[in-house]
This record gives sequence, structure tokens and C-alpha cells, in this order.
Amino acid sequence: MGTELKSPEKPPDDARRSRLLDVALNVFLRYGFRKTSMDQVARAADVSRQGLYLHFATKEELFQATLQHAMESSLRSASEGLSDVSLPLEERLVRGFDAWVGRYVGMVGADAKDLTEVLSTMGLGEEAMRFEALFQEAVAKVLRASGLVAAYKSTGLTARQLTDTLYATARGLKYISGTREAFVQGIGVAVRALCMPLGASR
Amino acid sequence: MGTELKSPEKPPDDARRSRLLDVALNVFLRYGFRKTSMDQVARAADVSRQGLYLHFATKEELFQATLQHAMESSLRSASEGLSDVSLPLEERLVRGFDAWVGRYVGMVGADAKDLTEVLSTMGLGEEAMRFEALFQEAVAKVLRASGLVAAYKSTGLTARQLTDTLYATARGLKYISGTREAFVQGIGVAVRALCMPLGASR
DNA sequence: AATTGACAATCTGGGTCCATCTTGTCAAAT
DNA sequence: ATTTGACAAGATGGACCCAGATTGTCAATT
Repeated sequence: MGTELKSPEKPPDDARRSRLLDVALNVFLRYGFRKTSMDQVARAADVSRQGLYLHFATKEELFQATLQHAMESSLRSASEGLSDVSLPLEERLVRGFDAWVGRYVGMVGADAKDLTEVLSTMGLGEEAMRFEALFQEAVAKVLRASGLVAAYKSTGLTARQLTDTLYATARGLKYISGTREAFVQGIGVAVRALCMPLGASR
Repeated sequence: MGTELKSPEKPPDDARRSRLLDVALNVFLRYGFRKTSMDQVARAADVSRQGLYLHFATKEELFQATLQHAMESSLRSASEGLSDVSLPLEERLVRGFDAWVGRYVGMVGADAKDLTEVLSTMGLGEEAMRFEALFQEAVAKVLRASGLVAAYKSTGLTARQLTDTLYATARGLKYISGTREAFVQGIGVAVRALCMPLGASR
């Protein structure tokens, strides 16, 4: 069964690896790639530096795995939020954007400006765009299924356009908001405005 | 009549000064503050360096005047667009945001990241926020007058909240869009979605 | 499996020196 | 008014060196 699952690094290691990647993500987000040392990550994860090398051969491999893990993790929880049919549409959208964007608001330090640069250097730029596209498709799918797009029919706007607009709003809020709470508040307002045509009555 | 118009530097010089400031803005936007020399600005404006010093005593004074002029100019044209009653609401909003934000999309170079830093260093941060607030108030005013806020009554959203949402969208589009045209397109979609409750029928 | 201690090779940041660029000012010329 | 030419003081950037940090690997230990 499925010996070539297209995932290059998917031998389901342990939960330890996942924990290391979570810790590494936080450190990388605060200090960027250059100013983060393996020792720093190891200490933050309560592991020896060599223990870290036991899982990741080089710093770049750690970084790559960290980003990959973060994107998969964010997309997974975002998708879960978006597809939670037990919640009202607005709440699902807010949770989706919070998981995809809001989760990182206020976590990036001033030294972390090299992350995107290094990211594209390592060829992760395409992967990032792929995940971004997946998230956007998930949002668009929800908008279509909810009947929102139908409600906007008179405007001629597509699900994709509504998604892009909401996505741009989230990106703007990411820069404007100082805290995750402020972001959630802002995206909540945007979502409420967008969903208004479905009938905001209680 | 009004001998103290609160404007600190408003002796209505000539159009020459205004032209110099427009040129200076373009250079500053491309190369930032540090990497822009007085000679560079002078040459770009087809003036001698000393001719520039004849209008602005120091580089910092030039920078300060440039930003002040840009903010005033942007706010003026944004306000004109917003209050042009000969245009439909959507077009007015698009023109307003294009004048305030879109005008600068794609113009800022990689070396220009020190602009905001220097800006706040010189105490222009407060002034910038003041202009930002004025623009937002102008937008909110238009939204209220158009009846859009009333149309959103069932959601409980205020004019301020709708304005903030649109503003966040514009900020996001500023980072996402590579060109001014793409920005206008994006903000156009956002505005259309927002104005939908007023009846998008043709 | 993970840890400690240790190691050479390499990278980084600070410091100095020095040539060049830039600023701000001046006088003379148009 | 604006320009050209010139100037000293100061800022900037590149070259270079060096101490210390960091990386990646090893062996011995638990």
C-alpha cells in the first residue's frame, strides 16, 4: 500500500520531533534564521544540542522541517475550523483565518525579517505558495457551500474574489494589529460584514 | 482673516517648492532616507544642489517637508475623490483609497525600509497618524452619508468598523499587489462587496 | 536513544584604518 | 533668484584583522 506517498519526509516519527519543531518555530519567529543558533533551540526545547542534531542533520534542515511542519499544522487546524459544521459560518471563517494568520500575529520579532528571504532561498517559497493556495481554496469552498456567493450573485463577484478580499483584509490586520486578540476582533468584524447578505438577524 | 492657520510652514511659496517636493518624494521612496543624497534629489529635479539648499536648509528639513507635502497632497486628492458627488459611491471609495494608498504601491524600493523609522525619529509619526485618522474619518463620513451604515444596521456594525475593515483590506492589498493597477482592482472588488447591501442591481 | 565533553573548520561581529562620498556653507558669476 | 566652483567637517563604506561564537562531527557515557 502507498509506498510513494509524495511526501518526501513523512516517515511518521515520534511526537518528540513534532515538539522540537514547535519549539524551533517559536525561536525562529522571534530571532529569525541567522540570529538563531542550534544551541538556542536546543536549550529552548530542553534538549542537548547533539540531541537536536540526532533529529536534524543541519540547521537548514531543521529550519526547512520547521516551516513545513508549521504550514501543515496551520493548514490542518485552519481546515478543521473552516469545516466545523457545528459552528455558525462566521465563527468558522474567523477560526480559519485565526489559525492561518492570527496565530502568528505579535510573535515575529524585529530580527525575523530574514525569514522570508531565507525561505525563498531554500526553495520553500513555492511550497509556501502552495499551502497558501490550499487555504484560499478551502475558504472559497466554504463560501460557496454556505450560499454566500449566491447571495452576492447580483454583484457578479466570485467566490475567489470574496476570498481574496478577506485574505487581503487578514494580511492588513496582521500588520495593523499588535496582538492576536486584536486580529481576531478585526477579522471578526470583516467576516460579519461579508456575511451580512445571508441575514444577520438573530 | 485667519492670520494663524495652525500650519507651521504654510507661507504659500511658489509652485517650484511643490515640484521639488514631488521629485524628492519619488527619490526618497525609491532609495530611502539614508541612501538618498541631496545631490541625487537636485539632479532628479534638474536643479543645482545649492539651489536645493536655497529652499531647504538641511536634508532633514527637506525630508520633513517632503512627507508633510505628500500627506497633505494625498489627503487632499483622496478627499476630493471621496466627496465627488458626481460619481457613484463605489467609485468614490476606490478613488479615495487609490489616492491614499494605491498611489504608492510599487513605488517603494528595497532600500526604503528606513523611511518609517526616520519618520518617527523626526516626530512625524504623530503627524502621520493624524492624517491617517483624517482620512479614515472622511471615509466613515462617506459611508454614513451614503446610507451604507444604515443598510448594515442589522449587523450592529458601526461606520468606524466598516471603515477599519476596508482600511485593513487596503493595507493588505498594498503588500500583496505588485502594481497600482492590481491594487485598484482589489480595492474595487472589496468596495463592491461592501456596498452590496445598497443594491447592486444595475 | 540521549547525554556530556571535546574538537577543527567556519562564520560572525567588532574594531581599526583609510579612501571616498556627503553635508552644509561660502564667494563669485550669470 | 540661481548657478558654478570650491571648501572643511563629518559621515559612509570597504578592506582588513581578530577574538569569540557557531556549526557539524566524534568518542565515551548513561
